Amino acid sequence: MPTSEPVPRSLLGRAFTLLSVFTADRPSATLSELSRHSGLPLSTTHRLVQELIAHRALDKDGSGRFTIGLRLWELGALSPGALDLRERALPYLEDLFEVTHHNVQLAIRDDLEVVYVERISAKDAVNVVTRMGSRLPLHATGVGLVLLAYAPPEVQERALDTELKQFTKHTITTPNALRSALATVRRDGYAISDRQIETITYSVAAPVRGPGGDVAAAVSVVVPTQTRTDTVLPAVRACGRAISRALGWRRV
Amino acid sequence: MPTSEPVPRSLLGRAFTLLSVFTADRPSATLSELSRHSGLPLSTTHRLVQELIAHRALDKDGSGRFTIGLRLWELGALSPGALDLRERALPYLEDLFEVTHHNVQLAIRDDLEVVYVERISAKDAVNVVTRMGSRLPLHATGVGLVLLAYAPPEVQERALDTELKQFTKHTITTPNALRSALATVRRDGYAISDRQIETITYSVAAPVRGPGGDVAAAVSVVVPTQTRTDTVLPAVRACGRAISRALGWRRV
DNA sequence: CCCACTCTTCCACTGGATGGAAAGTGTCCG
DNA sequence: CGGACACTTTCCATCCAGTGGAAGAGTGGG
Repeated sequence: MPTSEPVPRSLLGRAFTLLSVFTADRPSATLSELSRHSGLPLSTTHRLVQELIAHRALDKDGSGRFTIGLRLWELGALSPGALDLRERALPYLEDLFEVTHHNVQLAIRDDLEVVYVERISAKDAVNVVTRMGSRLPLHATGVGLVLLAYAPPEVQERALDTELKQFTKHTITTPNALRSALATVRRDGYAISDRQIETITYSVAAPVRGPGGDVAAAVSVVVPTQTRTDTVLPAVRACGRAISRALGWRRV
Repeated sequence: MPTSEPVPRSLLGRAFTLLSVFTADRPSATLSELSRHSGLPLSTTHRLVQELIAHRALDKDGSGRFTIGLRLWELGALSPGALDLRERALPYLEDLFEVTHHNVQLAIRDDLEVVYVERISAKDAVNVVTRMGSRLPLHATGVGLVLLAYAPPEVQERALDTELKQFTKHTITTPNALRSALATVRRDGYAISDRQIETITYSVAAPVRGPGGDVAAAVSVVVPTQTRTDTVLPAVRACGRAISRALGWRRV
């Protein structure tokens, strides 16, 4: 979401730059805000916004602010990478939530990031930092470690060559620590992320495999640090296997 | 999704026409199929597709077919009209599912259609005709009747002036029948849709109110015709009220 | 090999998109 | 009330991003 980068010359590039102004922290924006944050001239912004509204990609609320429209959500719901997986996994995620009573998350890998495709949390849940659609770096979360440990070697190399962002003093920040953590995941078949994003939670994660045995996603439970991770680990791993079977995976 | 309509002249119009080729029944498509179904010339289609891929709005799978990409899903996840509501409602929907063990759905109104924003179903659920993001006409579903009964008068008038599509021999197809059904909903405070879409199911629906008391959504349970609707009705209504409270509604 | 189908590339041309400037609207303050 | 300011909308001569027919490349089957 650049104001320091050159504005794209292509119309679609501009439209997507404009849509990128909307984030979880800025779910709505005025025309001037859209212009400022996108770097597009005001009248260009105005014209683009009007057309995006015509296509229901943007909506205008009562106070003159714009929000992402239903049409994008409908189209997004057709994305097999996210929602197909989510729908098949949901019953098992709910089972996991029922037996653990902790926050449950399902995530996939998109390049060097985790994308959360589902989260089930209680009404009075322990600190929640993710939502549907949100992203975090692979190295800093349980699901991310699982997805990275089983990712193609060139993906792993790229991740190890990337600066590892620090969230807490527990976050993995060196390539050697990450390499070691990934080896541990592959040896154990699961990951425990220890206060890497928040100092009050652990994340226990297990792989979800597609029909061909590839790790297509990861499921995790987030627990407060007072909770022993081994009380939820079997359920998380069982959930990962159940979803894998629902996706067509068979143990060889 | 027109091949009989003129192709838009504007680029954004063309892009959205192209994206509209993807449906629940056609989650992936080849370049030629996209060209054929959108009415856009092959080379235009090719160029648009390449750029949409660059923006992650489309993905290409291993067999050369295109699918809707993650980026649209991420953007759509920011749509307050759908997912904000969904996230607040999810715990209550899960409760409803636990106590009824039947399919639970949450829907909003978009003009003269129902848009389903959540569905929770068991692994061995009775016939499922809706999915997240899918649409049905207001007159033919429990949630649609609720949403229409409490919609602004001009919306109701427009619905009554529209041809009422028939799905089964039980579907409401005349304005008088619809007017009467809406009056019943407003009198009772809930709706029962009797085999209107599928001849083997009833849908029991109740309103979900926003902070100002407006009916912002509707929640329903779909049950097989052997099930007595009055066994689930109190739970559906309680769920509607619980979600309403979570949205800030207070009974006056 | 030929055929049918799908996908990719090319480029002279053009019309959809541009954005600075002006006009319009709304709010706040002296 | 008028002025200042911020935000939104409109206008239009200009221009360059987008166009699509045609040719070429690739694939699979007979």
